[in-house]
Amino acid sequence: MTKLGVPLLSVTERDWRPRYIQLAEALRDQIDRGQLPPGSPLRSETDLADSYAMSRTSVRQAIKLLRDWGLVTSEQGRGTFVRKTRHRVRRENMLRYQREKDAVLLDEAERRAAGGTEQDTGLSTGDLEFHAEYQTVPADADLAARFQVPEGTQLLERRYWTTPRAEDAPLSMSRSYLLHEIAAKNPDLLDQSREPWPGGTQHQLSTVGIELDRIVDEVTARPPRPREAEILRVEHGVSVVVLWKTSTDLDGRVVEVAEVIFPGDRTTMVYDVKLNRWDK
Amino acid sequence: MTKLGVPLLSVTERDWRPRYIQLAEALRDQIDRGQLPPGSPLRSETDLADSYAMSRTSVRQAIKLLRDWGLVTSEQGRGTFVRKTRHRVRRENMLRYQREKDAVLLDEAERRAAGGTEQDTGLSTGDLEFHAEYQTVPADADLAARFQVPEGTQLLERRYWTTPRAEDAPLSMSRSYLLHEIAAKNPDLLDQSREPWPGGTQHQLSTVGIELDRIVDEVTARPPRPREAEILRVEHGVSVVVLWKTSTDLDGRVVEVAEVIFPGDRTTMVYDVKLNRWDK
DNA sequence: GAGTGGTCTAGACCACTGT
DNA sequence: CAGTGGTCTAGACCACTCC
Repeated sequence: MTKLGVPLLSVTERDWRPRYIQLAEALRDQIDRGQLPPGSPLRSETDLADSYAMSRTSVRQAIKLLRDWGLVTSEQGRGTFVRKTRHRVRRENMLRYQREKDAVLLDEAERRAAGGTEQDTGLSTGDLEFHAEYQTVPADADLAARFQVPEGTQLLERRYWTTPRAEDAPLSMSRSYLLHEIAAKNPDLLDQSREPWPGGTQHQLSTVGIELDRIVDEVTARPPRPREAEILRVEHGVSVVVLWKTSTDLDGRVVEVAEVIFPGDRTTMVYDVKLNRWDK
Repeated sequence: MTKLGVPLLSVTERDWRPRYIQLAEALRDQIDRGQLPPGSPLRSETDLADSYAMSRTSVRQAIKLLRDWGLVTSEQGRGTFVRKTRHRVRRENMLRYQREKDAVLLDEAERRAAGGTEQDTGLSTGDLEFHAEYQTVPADADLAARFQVPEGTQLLERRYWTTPRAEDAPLSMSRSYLLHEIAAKNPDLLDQSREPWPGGTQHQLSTVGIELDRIVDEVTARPPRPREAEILRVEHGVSVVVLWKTSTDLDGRVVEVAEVIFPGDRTTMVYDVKLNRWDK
């Protein structure tokens, strides 16, 4: 027991590992075991430093590790707390894309009602503050390859993001690209003030005579960039899910490419793969 | 210019942000701009500390940030280097699952040849050291819900992982669960020494008369756990992609649940969504 | 005002890499 | 061997939260 009456975790000098790692793992055990339930505070840094006869710097290194592992968050002036597991949003992309396609045939009021408020980016305009920003950009090497067009081809870039007003809102931010040549056929498509567009991109494309045939999703993960951390309000030690979505029309032409960023701790992407029967 | 003949980045005291963040962003700019190409070393910590009149601790804080952003890696005794972007492995799950199903009808030699060496987990046994470990466990709350069985139901847990012998090998680690009651119908399925099983799980299940109807993939991301970082050899500041795969047979019964972990910087999951025509 | 985490310093010793 | 990053200390001042 320490002078504080708290049993010491086994953070010994005989262990060959750095002491800050020993402390981090000891605390992680307590969290895993439920001795430190979600929402509960860790003992303060100075307190831990005293108890374990370590410098505060080393204690902070241990806590930094716990943050990187996504187990705790620190709040200045308050303390460090065990993270509550966030409510996850399930994004069923295969259903969603077909539903959006079907909705194009409905009239505007119906589109607005039945998921019409959904951007192709996965945002709903309920209690979210919606932002859209258009500009024309030349295709870089990556985008040119995805569109199968020469580098430098004019693209309409549309950036979308939302800021949550309510808690636990589903969030994402995205960049969507259209071939400028195609979008220009309908001047409304170049006008960002018409966003949010009921029915999303599939309806927008339908106004210039385009019907989608396939959408290819490519899913990856990486740590958030600073701007993404800010907009998505993800904390330190959380990953983002990156979705590259490539839409192809009936002629096999790539008509939209979008990159959508989701907070990894709040998003699950679902794909339902139906298999062919053997006896067929 | 400093005494080292290197132009100082703008890390000033007038800026309201912490100096270690200013330094990190200045270095990030150099990397983004290509002034520090992939593979090139950063100046040493002591060198940077001298140039910018900061303590080495603060410089290390800046470099820690760059590592968290996935931009650099540090190697003890050598230096800190700009990360090379790793070769990505594209995992086309929809194709893969159907191909595995079709392969079940082939004979063993053919299965072995045509992707038969693939575990359902996505491993190929080429230049990888393959590990499999079986044990019987009771279903926890999460698994029970996924299988739609009571908590505590006996499951066969199979853990798979590989250690790369060659460089840049595709990697993953996984836990796969079968209902023990079902697996026990064929004693070979309880015997871990029979791994790697040519044809993977779909063939294993076929030996007890099971044909799969659907596979649902759930994809998420998070920072790696220490064990995962070790096995997958992911560096600090990389995310892992987590795939939960639920397989259902023709009767709608859940017959396999697997969790597969991939290194986020080397894996892209691809789903090709075919849409129905409007005129149908 | 007391207590918290955030930033920062000026040292120290170590393990590891290259020569 | 000199130079690198990894660990660690014992302080300091600050911004912030809560009472």
